[in-house]
Amino acid sequence: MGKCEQCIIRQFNTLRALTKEELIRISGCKTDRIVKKGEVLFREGETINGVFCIKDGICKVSKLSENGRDQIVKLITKGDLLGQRSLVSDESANLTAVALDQMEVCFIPKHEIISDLKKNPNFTMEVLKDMAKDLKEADDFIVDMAQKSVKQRLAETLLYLNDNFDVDDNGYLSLTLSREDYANIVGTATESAIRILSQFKKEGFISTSGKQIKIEDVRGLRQVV
Amino acid sequence: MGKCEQCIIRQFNTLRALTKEELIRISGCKTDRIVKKGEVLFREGETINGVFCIKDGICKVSKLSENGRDQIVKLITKGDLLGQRSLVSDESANLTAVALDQMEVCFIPKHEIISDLKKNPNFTMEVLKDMAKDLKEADDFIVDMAQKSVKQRLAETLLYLNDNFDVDDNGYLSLTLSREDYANIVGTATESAIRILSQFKKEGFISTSGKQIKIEDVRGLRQVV
DNA sequence: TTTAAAATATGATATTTGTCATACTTTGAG
DNA sequence: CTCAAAGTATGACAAATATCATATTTTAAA
Repeated sequence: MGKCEQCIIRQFNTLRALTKEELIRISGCKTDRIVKKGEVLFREGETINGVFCIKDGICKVSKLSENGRDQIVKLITKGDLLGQRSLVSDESANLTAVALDQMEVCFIPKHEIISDLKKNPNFTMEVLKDMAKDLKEADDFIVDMAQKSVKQRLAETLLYLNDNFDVDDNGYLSLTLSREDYANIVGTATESAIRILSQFKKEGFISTSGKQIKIEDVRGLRQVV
Repeated sequence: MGKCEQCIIRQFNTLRALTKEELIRISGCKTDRIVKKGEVLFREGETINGVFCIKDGICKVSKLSENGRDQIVKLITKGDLLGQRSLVSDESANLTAVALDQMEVCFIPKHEIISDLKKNPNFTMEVLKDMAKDLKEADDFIVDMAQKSVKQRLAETLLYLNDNFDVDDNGYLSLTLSREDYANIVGTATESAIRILSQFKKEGFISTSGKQIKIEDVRGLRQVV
């Protein structure tokens, strides 16, 4: 099992603020795990009691709405820390995390890291900054949801994926989401998402090959109303 | 001007974690101010450089969407601390705060309180918890926006106001929002909000007197689909 | 108090989005 | 390789919501 103090992934998240001694201690109690595509990391209502450091892969974080549909709230990827809220609050998780491809994650128990949160102000500051960033993004997301059309939201989602995730050798988004996932990010019916993607294809904004999507016209997508 | 160490309002927010010495120091540099209805506390894009402690009154916190419409993201009221994000991030405000009635607020400059954030772990923990709570609420709001109908969102808004704000002697919500404000909370056109409120009135869920609204049938509103 | 401006209300209509039905494609288990 | 299941695609229609027009009421300034 790898050692935290030698792991470069921590440079991408708040764990970068931990001292070498703290990292060594954490290294001794963390667990390393492969999560297969479709597997659940944690489910709404469960007690997490720790944070996941994502070494590789991508997962969707969603919440079940009262009408039975899932709403994807964010995508978490390599380098991110998942479950920071559980360090601070004692409530159970209010979101569900499911792997979108094969993941490699480390799990650090809460009781090991909570002392650092209280003793290492650099670490606390990093966590605070991270949450403040999340909060800003959430507010922006609310505004988008409330004020933009489904078509606009879907166009922005495609641009977001294009900017934040790799594309393969042929230019296709390396992250292949199902049409249902797209619908659940945008907050619409699956058929509506499919319909709009078809329309984008006709207009030359994207091309597809099975589930795979390639962004062909960034400017076109930006101008969608 | 009042003294922070004697002010009870701080019991309602994260300032409760400050020591007496810290409070006395802050007392010396804070400013006290009356904000009239409709006045702007701060605007999107401005640098705040401090936090507002709301001693009395209510304000709406909103963000301008690209289509030119305002989306109200939250309501801030007596006891709340406004602008905590500015303590942590150096970016300018991404939200606008406007008073909904006459307010009394204290402003504490960032440079005075930032040292406490670094030295007093109890205070930091409180801020962390507060942000974690905000984050959960924001996620829930996203799901509501994405998955619920306008009618449902408006019904929930009314119930929220009924639960969290006072009612006057006649049972009317003490916070009187314009129909446009309702529309901007729910994320819809003003006419749609008006139409749905009329419908609620016909169905006996609410009654109105000018801008004032009285909740008549909580159960009915809860069952709106 | 008067009166113009703003806010509220409502109808008519257009547009967006959801739902249901059905067909076609892709995928993976056996 | 085959075939059933899952996912994708599309049409037809229904429901929700937005937009524009206009009337009515309320508010606040003169």
